[in-house]
Amino acid sequence: MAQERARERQRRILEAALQVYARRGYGAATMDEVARASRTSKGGLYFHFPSKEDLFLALLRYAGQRLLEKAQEAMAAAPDPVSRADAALSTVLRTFSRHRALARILLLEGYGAGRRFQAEVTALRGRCAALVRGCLEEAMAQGLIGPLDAELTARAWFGAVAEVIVHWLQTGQPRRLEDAYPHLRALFLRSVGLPPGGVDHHPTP
Amino acid sequence: MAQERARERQRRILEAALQVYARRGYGAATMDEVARASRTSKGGLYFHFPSKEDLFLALLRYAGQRLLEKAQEAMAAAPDPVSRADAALSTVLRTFSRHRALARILLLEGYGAGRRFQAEVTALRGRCAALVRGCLEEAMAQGLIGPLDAELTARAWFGAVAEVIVHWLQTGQPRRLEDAYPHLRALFLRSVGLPPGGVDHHPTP
DNA sequence: GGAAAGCGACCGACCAGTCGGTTCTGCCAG
DNA sequence: CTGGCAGAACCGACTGGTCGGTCGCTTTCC
Repeated sequence: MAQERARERQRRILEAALQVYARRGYGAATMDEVARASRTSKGGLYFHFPSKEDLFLALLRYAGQRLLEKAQEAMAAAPDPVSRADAALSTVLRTFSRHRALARILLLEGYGAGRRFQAEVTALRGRCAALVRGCLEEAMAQGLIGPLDAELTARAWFGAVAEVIVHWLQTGQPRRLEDAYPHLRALFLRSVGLPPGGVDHHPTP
Repeated sequence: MAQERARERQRRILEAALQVYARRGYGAATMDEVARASRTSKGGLYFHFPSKEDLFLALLRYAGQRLLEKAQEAMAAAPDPVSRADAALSTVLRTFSRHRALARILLLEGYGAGRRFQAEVTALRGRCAALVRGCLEEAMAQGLIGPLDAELTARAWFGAVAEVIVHWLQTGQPRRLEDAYPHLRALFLRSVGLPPGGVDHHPTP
C-alpha cells in the first residue's frame, strides 16, 4: 500500500544520495543532483526529507545500520569471543571492499560537515567499538586474555581498521582490501597477548 | 623588512583561521569571519591567499608541519628505535592535548571538505606513519622485533591513536588525553611481540 | 614618489528551500 | 463496474539570502 510505496521511495532516494554524496561530498552535492540521481524531483525529495541536513543524517543512519547488521550477523555465527572479533574484522573489510561508497560516507565524508554529523558518526563508531569491546570483555572473563582496558583497546582496533580502509580508498593500496586482513588479525591478536597463529576463520583466497 | 612583515601577517591569518575553522568547520566558516578574527579585512586575506580553498590548504600544511616538527624533535633525542616510537606517541598525545584546535583541523575537519583536502590530509597522515615505519624497520633490522609488515603496522598504530584522540575531542573521554598513553603504549608493544613493561620514557604524573 | 599592503562596499553566481499546481492511488457510493 | 472525490505523492520554476571573490581607493613603508 501507500506505506510500502513511500518506504520504497525513501530507500531509492537514500541509495541515490549514497552514491552522489560519496562521489561529490556533502558540501559540493546539491539537492538537484540527488533528485536527478534518484529519478525524482526536488519537491519529491523535500516531501520525504525536511532538509538537506536531515537527508544526510538519515543516510548516515541507513549506511551505519547496514554495516552493523552485517557485522552482528557474522558474529552471531562464531562460537567463541576471539573468533567473533575475527569475524567482525573480516566482515567489515569485505563489506567496505565491495561498497566503496559506503566506506566513503561512513569513514570520510561523515566528518567534516558540521558538528551534528560528527556526533552521529562518533556514535556509530562507538557502537562498532562496543561490539569488539564485548568480545574482549568476554574473553577476559573466560581467562583467554589478560586484563586490559577493553574500551580503549576496542576503539584502537577500530581506528586501526578505519585508517587502513581510508588509505585504501584514497590510494588504492593494498590492491585488494582483504589482503590487509591477515596482517591486521595477527597484529590484533598479539596486541592482547594471543599467539598470532590460530585458525583462520575467514580465509580470503 | 617587507618580506618579514608579510610572513608575520600570514602567520597571524593562519593562526586565526585555525581557531575559526576549528570552531565552525570549513563549510560553515566564512572569509569575513576569518578576516575579523585575524584583525584584517577580506581584501587583506585575498592579498595573501588566492582563495578560501588555498587558505585552508595552507592551514593544513601549516598545522601538519607544526605537528611533524614536534614529533621529529622528540624522536631525535631518543637512543633506540623503540623509544623513538614511544617518544612520538607521547609527543603526539601531549601536543593535541594542548592545542585542541590543531587536533580538530588535522583529524576531523580536514576530511569532509572536498577531494583536494582529503588528499592533503592523507599525505600528512602518511608522513606521520612513515616516521613510525622507520622505527619499526630499524627495530626489525636490529633484531629487536620479528618480521612484520612495517607499512601497515605503522598505519594501524596511527589510526588507533587518531581514533582515541577524536573520541576525546568529541566526548571528553578520557578526561586527560595523556591518560590513554600507558594503555596505548602497552597495546603497541605487545602488538609487535615486545613485553609491555620496559622503561616509561615519558611519564605523565 | 611609488610600490607594497590593506581596506570594505559591492557584485553576481549559486542553491536550499517554497509553493502553486498536477498526477497518481485507494476507496466508496450509485 | 465506474465515476468521482480526498488526500497523498510528486513536480519544477522561482525566490531570497548568503558568501566567495573583485576592485578602486587609501595607508604605510622604504
